[in-house]
Amino acid sequence: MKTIGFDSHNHDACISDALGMATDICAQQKLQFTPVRRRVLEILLHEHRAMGAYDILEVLSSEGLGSQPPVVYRALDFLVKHGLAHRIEGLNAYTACAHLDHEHVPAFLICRTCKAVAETDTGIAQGRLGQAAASAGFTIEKVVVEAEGLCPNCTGAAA
Amino acid sequence: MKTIGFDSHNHDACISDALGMATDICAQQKLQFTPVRRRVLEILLHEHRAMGAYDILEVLSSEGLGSQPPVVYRALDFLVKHGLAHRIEGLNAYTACAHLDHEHVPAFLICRTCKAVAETDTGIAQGRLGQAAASAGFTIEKVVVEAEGLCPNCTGAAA
DNA sequence: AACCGTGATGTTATAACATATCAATACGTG
DNA sequence: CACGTATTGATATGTTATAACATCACGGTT
Repeated sequence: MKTIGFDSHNHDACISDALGMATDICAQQKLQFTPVRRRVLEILLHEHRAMGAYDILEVLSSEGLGSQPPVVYRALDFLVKHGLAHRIEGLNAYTACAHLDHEHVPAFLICRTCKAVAETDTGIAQGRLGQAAASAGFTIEKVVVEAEGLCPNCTGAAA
Repeated sequence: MKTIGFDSHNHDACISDALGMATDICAQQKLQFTPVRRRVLEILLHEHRAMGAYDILEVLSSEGLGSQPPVVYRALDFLVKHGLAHRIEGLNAYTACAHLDHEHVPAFLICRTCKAVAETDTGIAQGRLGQAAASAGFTIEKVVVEAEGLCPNCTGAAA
């Protein structure tokens, strides 16, 4: 499992790879990867950061792709529903999925200073939470794991 | 570790125990457990459920304890800051702490039907997330673990 | 081609959640 | 009682999200 996010990398390739993979996924599942949806994912991919819906809307709006909240929320719903993006509950914000190539239970490391988001994986449902749920008779459908703190870049910079 | 929440129990005693413990904690730390703060905790304790700030405010307001959002948000900030209550990120809601007697990293089982919340514990920072953080050079300050699903009562009722 | 169903978009309004600011009041301590 | 600090009161505003309804675009059917 690779934890993507804080390392530097060829970001243009990273974006176009992800966009290509998303295109394939939509084609396979007969989903419509419309201009707005594609553009929203692109905007999210452009930074490994969490963005608020209204931040995204601002960009869309400046490009004539839609100017009202429902436009961006519908696109985000689509992306999240189909696993192309994730919602960061702790920030009420959204980020592109960094692991499009396989099923996963995402876990996030979120820098409180620069809002950079790294996505990793967790076997949480098999761990103590899973045990607790089982013994309580609770059926887990979805798990949110988010860690807030300082990313390597901001740790040095002494926030 | 006991997972409190879905079992039936002597709830009056449960409330007064928690309230008493909260009183002690505030006394020890020289915190002012004012009427609004106490009442908000009481309201949260009354149900092992997540409540929105405005739900709580409605109750307060009907009792003449304050009618504007800052009243309830200040009380909630106080309770959360001192560990007497927790914020449920996935619901933008709040719940009383069920483990006042010891330090813990809370994890929640949240029923999507009835909003009941069970609080348990997790060693998440020592698990895969901790490893991922360490290898990424990330400093974890706070962890959110929330599982959504169906509680035992609602599983049978077939939502 | 005309029709119809379905999914996506456009648009307006509003719901729900949260905070900034500043004035007024209470509280413990010297 | 005077002082500083913590809390409360009050008004306004900021931020995030959805309801509701109209319209458009496309594919299949007659």
